[in-house]
Amino acid sequence: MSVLVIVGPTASGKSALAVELCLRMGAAGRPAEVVNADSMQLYRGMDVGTAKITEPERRGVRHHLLDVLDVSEPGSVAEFQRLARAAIADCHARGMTPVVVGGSSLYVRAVIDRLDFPGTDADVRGRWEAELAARGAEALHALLAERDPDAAAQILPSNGRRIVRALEVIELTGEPFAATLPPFESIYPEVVLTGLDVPRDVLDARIAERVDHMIAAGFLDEVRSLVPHGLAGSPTASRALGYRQMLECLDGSLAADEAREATIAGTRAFARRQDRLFRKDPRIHWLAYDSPTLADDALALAEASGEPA
RNA sequence: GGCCAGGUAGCUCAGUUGGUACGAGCGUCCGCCUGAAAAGCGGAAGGUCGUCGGUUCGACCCCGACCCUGGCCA
Repeated sequence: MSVLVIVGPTASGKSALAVELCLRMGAAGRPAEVVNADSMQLYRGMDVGTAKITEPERRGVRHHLLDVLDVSEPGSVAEFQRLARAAIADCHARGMTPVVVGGSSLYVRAVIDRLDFPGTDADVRGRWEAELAARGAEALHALLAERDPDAAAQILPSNGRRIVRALEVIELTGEPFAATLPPFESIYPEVVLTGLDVPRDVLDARIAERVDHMIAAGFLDEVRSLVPHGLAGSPTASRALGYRQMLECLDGSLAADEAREATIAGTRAFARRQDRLFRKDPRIHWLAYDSPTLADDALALAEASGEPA
């Protein structure tokens, strides 16, 4: 029961490669399906701004976990983990090989690695957030240092968000907060990770191009149409790259060209961050995004450590 | 051609009555990340202060010439 994973920065061509790989796997007698591991493509209606693969582009390959959340719903890794593992189990049960595609290291790791997320509680969280607003990050960090010295040592005193979550977990579980990520060890016996390697200057150009295409394709209209569904007030969807800027454009705080610039800049920074994260995972096999034998190589990797026939 | 404003970090700009550039935001590079990861928090590297000459113990800051940019007037 193998799990294939395709990672890489935004605009590297992951979606297209995944479909191509599934098609070739099918031709080789090992049918495969795509499991989305992109936090924003989970949302219904967020299409042009997330560069969500279109129906024709899917070429008949089934895609899981696309359009499963309403824009007003908060998303979370823990919830995604449940959905993704269920999707993988479903694939396996039907004899399909899942091809997980994602640009976020944490989301991918939540699927394949041993990561257990402690629970959450809106009241407890809310209370700590109020504390943060009232007392500041430094003060809460000092408190954290008393309750969990190890966690405090791992979390910067300026990082209010992490401090709040640590305090929440400690209060909820009565146990220390695991402030460091576990090693790269998969829970699935056969996992093959393939990364798309794109030079940064090329990536920068592709990102600018992609953002311009999104805008030309009606990005602003898409955002406008999602506002009645609660996009602006949502904690997660409204923060999506581009959506945040288009929202600001709609309320007049950003001019159209400023929104465009900010989206491009933000996407570039994001791409760099994700790329750096993926580079740390020693399991990833990197393939040049423009290799003429890209799909063949990806297929070869999949078969090399694939399940026995 | 004349007048005015300006030429300081890759970009946009602060700054000093003349005493080693105190810079900032953005970008770049790097680090952290366990229920907002398209989010959040950090660190580092970058500057012969337009050019040439003068005044001065000492000039990025004063003087002169020149070059460049923007604006106004001819």
